Amino acid sequence: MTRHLITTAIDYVNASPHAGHALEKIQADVLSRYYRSLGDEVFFLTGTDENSLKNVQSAEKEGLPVKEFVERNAKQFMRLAQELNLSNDDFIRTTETRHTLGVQKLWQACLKDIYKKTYQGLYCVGCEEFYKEDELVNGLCPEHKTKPELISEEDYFFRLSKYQHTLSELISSNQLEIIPESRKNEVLNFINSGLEDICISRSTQRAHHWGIDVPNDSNQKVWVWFDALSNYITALGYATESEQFKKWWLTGEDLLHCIGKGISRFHAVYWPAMLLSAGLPLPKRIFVHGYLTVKGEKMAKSLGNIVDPFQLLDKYGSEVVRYFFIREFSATEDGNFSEERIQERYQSDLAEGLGNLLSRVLALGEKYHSPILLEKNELLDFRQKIEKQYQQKMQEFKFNEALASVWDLVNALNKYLTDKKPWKTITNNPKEFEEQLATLVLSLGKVALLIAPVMPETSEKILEALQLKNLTETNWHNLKVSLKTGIPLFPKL
RNA sequence: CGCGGGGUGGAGAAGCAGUAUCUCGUGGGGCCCAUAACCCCAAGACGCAGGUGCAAUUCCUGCCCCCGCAACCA
Repeated sequence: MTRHLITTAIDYVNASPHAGHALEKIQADVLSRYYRSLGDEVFFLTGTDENSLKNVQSAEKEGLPVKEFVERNAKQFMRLAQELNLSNDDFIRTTETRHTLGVQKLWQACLKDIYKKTYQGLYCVGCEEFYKEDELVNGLCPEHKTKPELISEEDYFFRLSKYQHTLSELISSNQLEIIPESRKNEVLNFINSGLEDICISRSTQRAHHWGIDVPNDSNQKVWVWFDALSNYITALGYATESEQFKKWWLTGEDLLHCIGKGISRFHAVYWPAMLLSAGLPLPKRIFVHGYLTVKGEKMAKSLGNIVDPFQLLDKYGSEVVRYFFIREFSATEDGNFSEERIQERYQSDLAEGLGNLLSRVLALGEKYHSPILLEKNELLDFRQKIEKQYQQKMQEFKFNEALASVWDLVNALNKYLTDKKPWKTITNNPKEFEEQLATLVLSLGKVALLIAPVMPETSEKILEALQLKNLTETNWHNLKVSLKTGIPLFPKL
């Protein structure tokens, strides 16, 4: 694969971003940067979901016009992308014209599978939601403790049931790959237990006039599935069949969605079905990550345990936050967040591990008053072994283990220093000293390259300090570098 | 019989059939280039009960506990 479209889920803008949003964005960015580092082409897309009724409700609660409310919150998500130092190529907002037009076009492309039907359900006016009978508590809305009304409404439905067999085939055969395996099984279970058609519109009134009109029916608004999921193609220019859309979607080699475990069903079932109906290519891979928890519990407003990513970024900076989120958690499992762990990781891995190692190397280099010839690398075999592990782990979406491998190298270099004692060879045996330092510089340069997808700025700083910046790795050999001490990479807290 | 994830030293995590690993913390030693950093050694753990195997933390069964999700609420 040489051309990757990488997407994140688009976020609801009914509240400010939390740390969980940041986790997904960082993972997707790491993937994007990783593939670019291999020389592949990448289009990295992220954005916001602004048409949902939740936004209308939240806006009303704050007494703001919906448009203004959505605008304000969307800016927070854009700011988050910036502060996380994401390398996204675009940012789609579902209130943009390119999206609206694309959604309507997709709807029309699926017309043969869309029909009108009367839906009858128990509707709570307070929640503005339908409830199923067994969701009620003593026949009352669990939220408002009121009796829901039985109402009926004529809505549009999508013939999801028709695609049950095809979807099951595509997923079991990995033509549509779902990572990890456990999520794939979950989705297959769901599909094989029988798919029902889904409702894809709601009355304009119930939608509070917010959202995208169903083509040729202004009494109905497009409901979440067609609206939100389609962002992946509308952003690329589906509405106008742009060159970009052709390049990345129609003839894309890798279409990879990064999403949270809560929405795997929609991405692995509804979305491919819509695309099948419209005769468009399907995504190739869906990568499902876990959630951040706090003390073992889900992050939730009601529990008051929301972690604010902006605070973390202010305090620790994007490099450290990125490193922590990638190193600390297994990407596909839930991860228990705590700020103490950030500090522990910072202290041991970054300050006393990598940062101190660079200091040691630079200080020794500076003591040796002439440039060091990068000729010998005594740790070449080990370094290659590490790189192999790293590549494998990255391909398997085990980012934390990939970093662990890199730190095996960091630790080995610290040990190498302790064992070889270059501060002695510098006087006894200058030639040996130079070889030892060359080993260290070349290996540390490798470390810098390997961490680049996760910590792009740190990587640059290290390469610069080692005077290897802007050189391809193959040109490192037989280079002469003059090292100088600088400011610590990660000062102690 | 709804579905899924999980229970590993004091804390947080890896591992998932064959001397149980890492980070922090604790105790001891070494080094002295370095961000009082680095290196080495030590104490300390596989929820419970059965089963299969030469061998189980790892596979199977049952139980207990924790956490999510249960279909128009992404």
